[in-house]
Amino acid sequence: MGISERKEREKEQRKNDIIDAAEKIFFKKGLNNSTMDEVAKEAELSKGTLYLYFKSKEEIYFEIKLRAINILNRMFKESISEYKTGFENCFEIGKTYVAFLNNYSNYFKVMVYFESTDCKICDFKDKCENFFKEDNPLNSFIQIINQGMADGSIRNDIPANVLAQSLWAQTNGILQYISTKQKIIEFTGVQAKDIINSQFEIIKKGIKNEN
Amino acid sequence: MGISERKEREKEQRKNDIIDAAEKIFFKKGLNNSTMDEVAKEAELSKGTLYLYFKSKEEIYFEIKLRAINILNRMFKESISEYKTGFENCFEIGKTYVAFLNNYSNYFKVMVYFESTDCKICDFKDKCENFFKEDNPLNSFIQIINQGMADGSIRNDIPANVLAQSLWAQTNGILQYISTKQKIIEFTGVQAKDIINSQFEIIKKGIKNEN
DNA sequence: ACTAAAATATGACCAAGAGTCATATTATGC
DNA sequence: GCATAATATGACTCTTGGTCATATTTTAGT
Repeated sequence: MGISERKEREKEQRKNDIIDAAEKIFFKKGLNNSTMDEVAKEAELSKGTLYLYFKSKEEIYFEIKLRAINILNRMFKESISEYKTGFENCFEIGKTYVAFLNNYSNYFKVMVYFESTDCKICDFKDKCENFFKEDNPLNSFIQIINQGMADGSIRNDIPANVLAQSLWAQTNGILQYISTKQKIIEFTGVQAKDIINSQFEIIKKGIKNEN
Repeated sequence: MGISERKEREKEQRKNDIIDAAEKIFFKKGLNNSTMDEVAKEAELSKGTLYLYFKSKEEIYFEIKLRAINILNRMFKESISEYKTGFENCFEIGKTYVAFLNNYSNYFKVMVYFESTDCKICDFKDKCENFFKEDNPLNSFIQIINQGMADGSIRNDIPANVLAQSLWAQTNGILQYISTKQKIIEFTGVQAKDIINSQFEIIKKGIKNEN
């Protein structure tokens, strides 16, 4: 028994090592400009071995996305406080998401990638599609909106599920814009943080309970 | 003289024919699953000829994005009315953007692609980066926000440039979410249109002038 | 300690497909 | 009609994701 457990651990460790190596390469050169040979070299393994642990290049990239989501979710959970209202926690989460973009922009880019690319043959689609049933940032956020509706700090004429997804999607949009449209932002002579603050301003007015 | 003009026209026409063919193929199978040989066959040309008119596969895809943006911009301009307030026009544009997603979802996907993918060697980067100086949907939208601040229907404590980009990015986020996260939306038991309406609700409260 | 079987690792190899280029065809202008 | 320029072709190259027969290492039974 002890042996098969150890094997399992080692296998997990090996997978992690490969993802570590892939991260280094992909973050430096971008997914499209990185080759599996480079990843193999970085991981000090042969290319064939990579395919013993992962089905495809894209699946490794997906594993990086999972890391990203876990980091973000952990940050979310650390940022909320039971002593604050749902309304306040909501903006703590917002600020935290912005911090995530600033501190982990590479991870953010990976997340964005999977929002918009047609995966070739997504054999790991199940992983993709079942993910939302689990503990993830969006679910953490929905809970906060529920809290805010329960404590009366957030308007409750829109279902929590709907409001949460709407805010979530909006915020994703803002962060994606900030991270990909620096040139435009610069050209229009404004600051990224102003755009973010502006969104917070709008949402503050937009979701506060007025009763 | 007449001849070189005609040649120019024919060249333009040929380019368009190629983009037409590429659209058919790319829309049906997605960019990654389409080959240049397929595009060439659809265009009734040899592959080499394609490269006489475009630098790369991705550049053709980019041309499709330009079409998308032009369609969207035309729709925006048709949807606004000088007899409406900026506030009202702002939501006309929002509704139009939603209609664009519904009627031209393929074009929308192409637009999203370029928001999030590291182009391999963007030889057409100039085109990319200079685009925002021209007549485009975002600029049309900025004008409407300006109108609304001038006519007093939209709050003016945030610079128009900032507010416009913020709203623009948010809305992109919502539409992207709707178009890529159907599964999640379904799972949470809500309707896409509810999420959209919710965003409009939030923004209405968020940007109206309260003086 | 020895050995057969299982698990893991290797890298030469394959296939697909983007992009090129010498050659061929067609159009232009004299 | 002919020389030159413009346009078109498709066989070819080269990169790279993914495979597989072979080799090495580990495990477990005797």
